[in-house]
Amino acid sequence: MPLRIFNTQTRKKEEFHPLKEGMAGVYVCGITAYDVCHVGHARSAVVFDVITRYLRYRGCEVTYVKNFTDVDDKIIERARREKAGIDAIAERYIREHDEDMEALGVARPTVAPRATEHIDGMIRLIEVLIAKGLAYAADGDVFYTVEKFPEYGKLSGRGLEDMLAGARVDVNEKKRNPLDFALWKASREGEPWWESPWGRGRPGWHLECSVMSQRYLGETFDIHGGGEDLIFPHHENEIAQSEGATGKPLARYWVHNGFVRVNSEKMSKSLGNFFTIRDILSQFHPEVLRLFMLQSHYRSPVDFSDAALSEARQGMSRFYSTLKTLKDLPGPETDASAGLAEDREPAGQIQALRERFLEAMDDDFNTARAIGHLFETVRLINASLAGKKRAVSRAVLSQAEETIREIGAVLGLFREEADAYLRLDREREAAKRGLSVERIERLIAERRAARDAKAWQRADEIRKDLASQGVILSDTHTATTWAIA
RNA sequence: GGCGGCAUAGCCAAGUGGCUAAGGCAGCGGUCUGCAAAACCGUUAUUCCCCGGUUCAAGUCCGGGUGCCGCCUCCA
Repeated sequence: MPLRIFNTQTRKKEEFHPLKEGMAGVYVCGITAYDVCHVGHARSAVVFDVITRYLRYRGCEVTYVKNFTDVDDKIIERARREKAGIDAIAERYIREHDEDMEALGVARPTVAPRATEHIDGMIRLIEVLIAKGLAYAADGDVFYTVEKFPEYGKLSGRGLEDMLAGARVDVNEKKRNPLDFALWKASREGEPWWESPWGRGRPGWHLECSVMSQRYLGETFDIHGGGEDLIFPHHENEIAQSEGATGKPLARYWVHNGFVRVNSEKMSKSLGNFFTIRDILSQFHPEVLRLFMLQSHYRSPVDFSDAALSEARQGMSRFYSTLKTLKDLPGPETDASAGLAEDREPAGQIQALRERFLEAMDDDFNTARAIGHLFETVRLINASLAGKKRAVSRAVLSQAEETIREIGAVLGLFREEADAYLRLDREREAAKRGLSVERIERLIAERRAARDAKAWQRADEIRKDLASQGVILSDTHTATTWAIA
């Protein structure tokens, strides 16, 4: 079964056949380094992290390029406001970005190039475009002449006339057509600049991706990705630049992730309705955030809220509880259930997990379905452990654990030891509610004494008291454990 | 105004025309338990937004309507 990917350009799912068998070149547009990253950036990062991990899981050797835009109006503005250099600003937010990604468990790209390291390449590309009549210099600026590229609009599915009709484009006297976009901008007083054939200036935003993708992945590569807001104009302009210069297709599959919303509105800097990755990771384990996102398909919007994250947290607890149970199981040598006839059906279903995972992921990276299969497997495992009727051999169970971990690695989940996860979760939640772990444990000790004395009334009083604060106790033969609801 | 997307149970959500419409959360009943929790079992969509059409067969395809969202300006 081949992998099928939804291609924005054709609006269809297409079979994925990389340019070179067993290899894949992936380019994803990264951030502009002018501020800390929010949950929207996290989603894009997690989506493409899972995509590259899955391609690798399927045996593909992936070169994953994700760029940093380190020169741009917003960085310049911030630098001016803080009376700092743009490189200091960019450096700071690139470092913070890297820390956030590390915390989210996002694997590092193969190459993370920066725009300012590729100014020479950009100037060369502009020269090619001018030579081909696709660009023109005007008073220190250089513009791409959109009318000369007949395929302009093919990615976003619009024609030049359509776009002019809506015309919310800034009026610029120097442009021949209002839709022409800047390849090079003359630098004004106090702005960073590089020498160029058109005078001192700085690159336009779209140019860097054309140059860097070609530099690291070649003229044509396999997958180009980013948030869906980049389809137009950013990716459309990249196509115009790259294909205009080389005459060859830029990317073979265009992949765009949906937005994170807050109250049904796009989470964005300009609306001010954003949560930074740091904010959220101080409240929830990174895998909770990942599960929340991966339970929806990557192209759908997801509505972000505290309640939604709490639900995802419940899900993670369910997974880790089962993983803990499996880990605590005695070894297969003490197994009396091996070879039982009843073993076959549930065992078969548990063993089919890997197959179902592949099937779901091969269908345009359907992580939501894949996670559904994980939950189903968890239920089967728990059922086999709970009842004697559905007993499954230990060998099958430990194999299931291995498969769950293996699949988790592709999704970036279950990276923790179960005990450690559950303990950390408990402590984090207790802290959120301002509960003292010391006091809880003191009450548990008191309750144990009461139980030993069969003073059930006092024991239940303590249980109720703690429960009212969200602390749930559970008694086993040997001890009492606690968790936060 | 132009272009595009979405609408599935109380909530989140998958669903590639064809057996009983995944899964999670919440709820209810039960098993287990001194009482609980977890776990398990059962239960919760005979209008899959509305109207029409194609088909032996439609949540799934086509047309129209309603509602929400996105892009067209920096944006993951």
